[in-house]
Amino acid sequence: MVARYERIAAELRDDILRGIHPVGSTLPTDAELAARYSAARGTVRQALSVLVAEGLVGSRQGARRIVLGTSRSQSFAELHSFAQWAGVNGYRFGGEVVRQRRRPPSPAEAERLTTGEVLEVLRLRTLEGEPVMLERTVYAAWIAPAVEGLPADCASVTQALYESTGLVFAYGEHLIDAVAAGSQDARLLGVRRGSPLLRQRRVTTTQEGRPVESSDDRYRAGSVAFSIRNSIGANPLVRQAGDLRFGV
Amino acid sequence: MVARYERIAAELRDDILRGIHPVGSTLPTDAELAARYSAARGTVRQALSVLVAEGLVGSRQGARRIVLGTSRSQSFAELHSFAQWAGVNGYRFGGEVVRQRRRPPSPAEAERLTTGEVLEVLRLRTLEGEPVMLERTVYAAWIAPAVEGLPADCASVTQALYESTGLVFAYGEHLIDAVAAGSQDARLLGVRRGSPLLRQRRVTTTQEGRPVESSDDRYRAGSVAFSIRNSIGANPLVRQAGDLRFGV
DNA sequence: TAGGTGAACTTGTTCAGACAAGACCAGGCC
DNA sequence: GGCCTGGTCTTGTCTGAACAAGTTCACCTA
Repeated sequence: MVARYERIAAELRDDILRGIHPVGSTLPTDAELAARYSAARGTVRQALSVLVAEGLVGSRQGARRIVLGTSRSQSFAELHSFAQWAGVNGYRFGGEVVRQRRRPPSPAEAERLTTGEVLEVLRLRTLEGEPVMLERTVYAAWIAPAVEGLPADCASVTQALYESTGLVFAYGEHLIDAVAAGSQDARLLGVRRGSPLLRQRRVTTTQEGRPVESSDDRYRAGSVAFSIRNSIGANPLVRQAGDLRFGV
Repeated sequence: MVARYERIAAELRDDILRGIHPVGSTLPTDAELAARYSAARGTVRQALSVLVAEGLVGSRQGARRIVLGTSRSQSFAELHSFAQWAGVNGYRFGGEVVRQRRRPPSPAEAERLTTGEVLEVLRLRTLEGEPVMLERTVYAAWIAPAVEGLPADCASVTQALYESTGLVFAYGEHLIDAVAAGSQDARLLGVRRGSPLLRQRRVTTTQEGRPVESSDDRYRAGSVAFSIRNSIGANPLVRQAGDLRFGV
């Protein structure tokens, strides 16, 4: 059973996407929407807060709500799962395990991923037949057996783990920066050594806060970009300084 | 007057940051918090939703809320303003206008930034004395005079514009990817041509949805990274495919 | 005409209560 | 011991109401 406010949000989103509420126009007031959907004002406001968080609608006290745009930010699942993102956007995609081995965790990993031997996997991801991303993932010991049971060309690891173990990747922290391609990067992605790559490092946990994996993903430049849409007040992004000692 | 739920959120955030609620522990229930703060359960829930959005607290129906971490995502203002971000994090920073000129808008800009001659500004930003970012900004015609009135070494353009015109940058869309340094990039940032840069393209609008500026910022690799912290359900980030025609 | 005033409107915040849905735990059963 | 079950606890959803705070616009005045 989907919540009432989610259905209302979905209807309003459809209306915006189909141009019934064009960009720049004002939305109906809380009171009008409450009457139209026979819902309490609080429920309508909850629905609208979803659209505000998605960046579709702008809102300030006293003034009517305004339609800001028609491209919406998408779900965390898509941020986390390459396959899910690619599938939703209609791309043909693939994946292949290049190397996989167990090893004892480094001190930093022991801290992040708890105890036991970790599983290190190197995967090459393709989009429309072209290699676009190199994924170096370290899985926590407790999930390693399930990962080892997957086929080498498993397209969606997230999906496969959900089906085999019911595991849901719930929370994540992501660091995004640019690096030069190393020789392994260059060989597998088919670019020159030193060419720019977009790097996303992430740590993912379950709903209970238990760490699942830590990963270093490198995208070929020009193949993929990250997009963030946000408004004052609602904003999960921060710039972080790296190592400031240049010219080493 | 700060809202009640914001004060409650601030108190809880402090408690988490100071270790009164350690990472991994459960928070008090809605009912307990409502009693402690003499507030309605709805108000307490609104406060908690702030912490959930910041990624500090995890929440699922039926189970007690869990403390996920202690580093919180920061504000949109900091995402938008280099100076604000740097100041908050205690860095010495500077900025200098390298070139500035008016010119007619390109067709694409005319669409995004409305009518009139636009103002193109090239700024070099420094952190701890080192050049770290090159900012190519195009301002809409209506704000251009205020920008031209700023000193060439103005450290915080956002702050200066707020003080002189009351303008608040409210909404933004950001695209993040990696590119190779061009010759101008390389010369001004002090890196070799072709070295990796982290690029952030953005379009900013006012609270009414009026476009203010469009910008292409390039960060020296290793100097700055973007960090995103998110949870399933609340997530403003999306990966976007760029041009997939490789090997031209 | 330019500018200020105020009423009407709209969104933001808070309250108290009710029910639904999922998680958790203890106790019973095989 | 291992597994199932049901009661209890906690969070999620929804309602209806009231007031606060900011915006907008028509109207009035200098």
